Amino acid sequence: MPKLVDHEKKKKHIAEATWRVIVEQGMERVTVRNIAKEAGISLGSLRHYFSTQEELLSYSMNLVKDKVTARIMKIATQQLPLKEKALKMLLELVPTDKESMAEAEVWFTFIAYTRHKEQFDANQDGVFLGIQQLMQYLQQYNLLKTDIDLELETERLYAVIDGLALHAMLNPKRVNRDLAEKILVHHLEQICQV
Amino acid sequence: MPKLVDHEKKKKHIAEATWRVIVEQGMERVTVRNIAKEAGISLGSLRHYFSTQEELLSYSMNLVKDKVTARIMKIATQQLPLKEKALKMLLELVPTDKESMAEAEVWFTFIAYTRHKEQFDANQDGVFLGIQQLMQYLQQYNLLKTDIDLELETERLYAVIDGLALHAMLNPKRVNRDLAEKILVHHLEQICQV
DNA sequence: GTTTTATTAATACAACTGTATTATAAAATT
DNA sequence: AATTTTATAATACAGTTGTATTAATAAAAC
Repeated sequence: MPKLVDHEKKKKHIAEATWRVIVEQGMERVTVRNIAKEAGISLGSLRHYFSTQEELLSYSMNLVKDKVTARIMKIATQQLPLKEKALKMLLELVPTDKESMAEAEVWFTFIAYTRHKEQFDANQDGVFLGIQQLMQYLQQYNLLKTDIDLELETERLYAVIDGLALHAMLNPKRVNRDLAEKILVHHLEQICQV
Repeated sequence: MPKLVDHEKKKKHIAEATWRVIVEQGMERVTVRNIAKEAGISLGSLRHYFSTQEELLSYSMNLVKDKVTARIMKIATQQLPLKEKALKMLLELVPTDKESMAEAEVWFTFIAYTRHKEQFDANQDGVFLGIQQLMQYLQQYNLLKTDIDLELETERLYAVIDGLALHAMLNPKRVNRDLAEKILVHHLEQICQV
């Protein structure tokens, strides 16, 4: 019987090579040949795991989403004061180290790329739904100020998060972890009860 | 002597065709042939105005920047109460009609594209500098609350603006002009004196 | 009307693209 | 050790890319 290779492992290896190409060279250098080279395999070998480019891109993007989701969920299941937990979860969405910055870069690049491809179900609203849920949760536990407009504050927080994420990615020197944390702590203080 | 064509006008016409290709088809369809077709001219004709693709892209991007800057400056020179003026200027940065949404799309696309090309001087910090100046201005005229951290609030406002801009672009139905205005009014109320 | 030059169109070229096909190498079962 | 199944590699192909070259066309000044 055949030489047996861990399929899922190899696919992840190729997806990671795809990320590296995106981060280091940009989306227009994302070619099957470039990715195969970055992954250290031949073109035919890559095609053995992904028969079309669309399939490869879709897989690579979903893997980023899964990684981020896993990190958030890990925090969500921790035993922590709710406000502290909320802060940690939100901070996880602002890229402040090499790994999460690469993820953010891949994420934004894909968003821009898939906007004009209806074959991808962009699924760009995961973060919004998460923040919406978080805000509802905070309100249910009476942690929010009573006079706030929940829908408005959800959108505002969502804007702060994605804006910070974008700026941390584009200008990591100016928008570092310290600043992001200070801003989020301050913002949460403004919408939460004392 | 020769046939005389308004060079700058024609270049703008081509740049606008470039924008349309970006907005409707995405960056990976931005080819000299596609753009020439969209502009209704021949490939050779396009090359007569832009001898390289890089030149064309650089020009098209700068034109977007100029358009947005002009709109903001027009508001800046209006005779208006300062807080009202600030709101109008900030709202101008959140795309809520077809034209400004196209501009935002072009802008974000270019940012993603030029990140990996050092031959473009990305010049992405224009908005940040503008908001920084606006905040300093508000403080000088004693319109800001006295106990705020100026640097922090500048970064937060900048994040809200770019986050809103991104969301308005990606989900114009949910993040429309009404919502953007409500959020900005509310945000300014929180950092301004009563 | 001729001349001069800007502008346009057409074609060519090498490099690169995604995908397809074919052949070789390797490993597990018999 | 022989066989069978899978993994990898090599090569091919049609289409597209940016750029270059060439010839044709347009318009304005004399």
